Amino acid sequence: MATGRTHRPATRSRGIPEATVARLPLYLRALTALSERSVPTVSSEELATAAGVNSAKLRKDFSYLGSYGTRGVGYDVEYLVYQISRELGLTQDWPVVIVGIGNLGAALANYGGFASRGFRVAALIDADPAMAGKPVAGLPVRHTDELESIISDNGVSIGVIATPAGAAQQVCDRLVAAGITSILNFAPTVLSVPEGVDVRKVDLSIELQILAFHEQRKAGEEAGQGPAAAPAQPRQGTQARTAAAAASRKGPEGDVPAVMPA
Amino acid sequence: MATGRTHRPATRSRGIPEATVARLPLYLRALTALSERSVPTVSSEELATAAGVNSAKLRKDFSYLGSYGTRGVGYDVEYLVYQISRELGLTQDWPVVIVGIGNLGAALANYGGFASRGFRVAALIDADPAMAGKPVAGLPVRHTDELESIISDNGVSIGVIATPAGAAQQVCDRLVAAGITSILNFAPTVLSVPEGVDVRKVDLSIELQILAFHEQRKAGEEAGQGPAAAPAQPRQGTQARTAAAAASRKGPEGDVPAVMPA
DNA sequence: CCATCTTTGTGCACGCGTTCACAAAGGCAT
DNA sequence: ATGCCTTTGTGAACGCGTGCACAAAGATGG
Repeated sequence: MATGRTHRPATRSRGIPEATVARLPLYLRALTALSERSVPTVSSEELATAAGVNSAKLRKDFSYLGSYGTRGVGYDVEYLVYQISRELGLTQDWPVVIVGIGNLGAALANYGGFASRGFRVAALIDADPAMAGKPVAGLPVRHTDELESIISDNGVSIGVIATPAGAAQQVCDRLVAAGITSILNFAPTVLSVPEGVDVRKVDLSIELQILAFHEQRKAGEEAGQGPAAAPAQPRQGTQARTAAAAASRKGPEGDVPAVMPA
Repeated sequence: MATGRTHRPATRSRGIPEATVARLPLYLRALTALSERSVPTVSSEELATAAGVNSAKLRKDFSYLGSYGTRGVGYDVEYLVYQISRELGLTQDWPVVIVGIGNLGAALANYGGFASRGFRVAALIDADPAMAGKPVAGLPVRHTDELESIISDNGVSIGVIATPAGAAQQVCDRLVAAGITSILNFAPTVLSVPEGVDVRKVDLSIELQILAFHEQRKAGEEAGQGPAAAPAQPRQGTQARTAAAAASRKGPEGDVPAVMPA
């Protein structure tokens, strides 16, 4: 997972819990696959397996949307696809702008999963004048100067930020000023936005770090007993702690300046 | 957020809650920035703001690691960077393989955030023979045939899957068989893995769908009263529902195995 | 029409995560 | 030393999310 929603503590939107909303796309994907194979109905058990969740959870999730199942039979695939799509707002067309057409931006522009779900890439925007006009994924890259006009002309409300971290907040501010109210942020920075603007963050290196944590734990368990090479520094008393802190800078008990400069 | 951990319900690893582990990289990033500016100490309040979280949460998170602060003063930046890095396992080198060198795979290979956090791209692997040998991000792309040998020769335990959905499970199986125990999956599929293997999933289109949901809600509130253009199909009576369901298919009871063959 | 069987929808309990609020701890000035 | 001021660390309460387990609902066959 990448990380989550930024503000909006857990605003249960219209009674549908956030956790459920986050799973709806999962169900939708599984259902779409079934639909393509012309499967007419599916039980909560089967669908749950396909979506990788627990069947009780799935049933409870669906219960927030309404009573769309038939007891003794299951759920009608086509009907459920429609209901979930409508609930997620995918029955309408969402124009999207992608800002920052580096490797990642280009990958996003080429990503097929967008178009098939009601998202349309309205424009690709980059600050580099050399990029302007160059076609990426069939669209000419536009210069940042045009950002505001592109957004208002196309009625765009969703923006994707794929710039370097340094430029992200500035781009974000311009997007918001231009009327964007939902942002998907790939830059490794915390964006600050005014009330009413939703930000979701996807951070590639964070995901890897979380994996590393568990990986280290597995390796540690396997080898010794305790976690990792752990008991070395379990929880020091105050003075020892302070000493270690000092040591990490230079001291006699020299223990490495710690970690990367970057 | 992209979506989260797959199995392991909430295994509180060594007493550190999952939710806390997921935030540690966030703190680490903020601390690293402070470190670069040679800020010696930071209060929980300041750091929390920089990381985009609540200060009480941050203090509680740190309390799981130990008592690393000084009352009345705050936290020593360098020392904390070291402690968090160690906890996350970033003081060691993690070789990583990326499978599937399309747009996304290439973007990942070029992503600087990995190298600076202890992750080293050991190899780029693709099934297309035409890609073999072609340099991407300074590394020659290797063919899938070499997958097993690359992993064992380099002692790789973390794999990144950036293939199309159709190939993901197959690649996953080979990675696991070759000894990989942590997988970061970018393919839009539910991977099934044996016990002991961690999978984290990043799904670009799911993030957008969640944004669309909130966006729709905002638009709906603004315009009318109720949610979106909703009342159109609010919750039909049973017979109407069944009729719609029947219309969408054909046979009386045509069944089909349901769920995927794989 | 009745009995039986399947599967949904949900009441309930439990546990994790978040937040509040405050006592304890340390620094610093006098 | 002593007292004040700042900031941590955490006990406790609360709320959300999850999973169990079962009653209700509908289909199906006789």
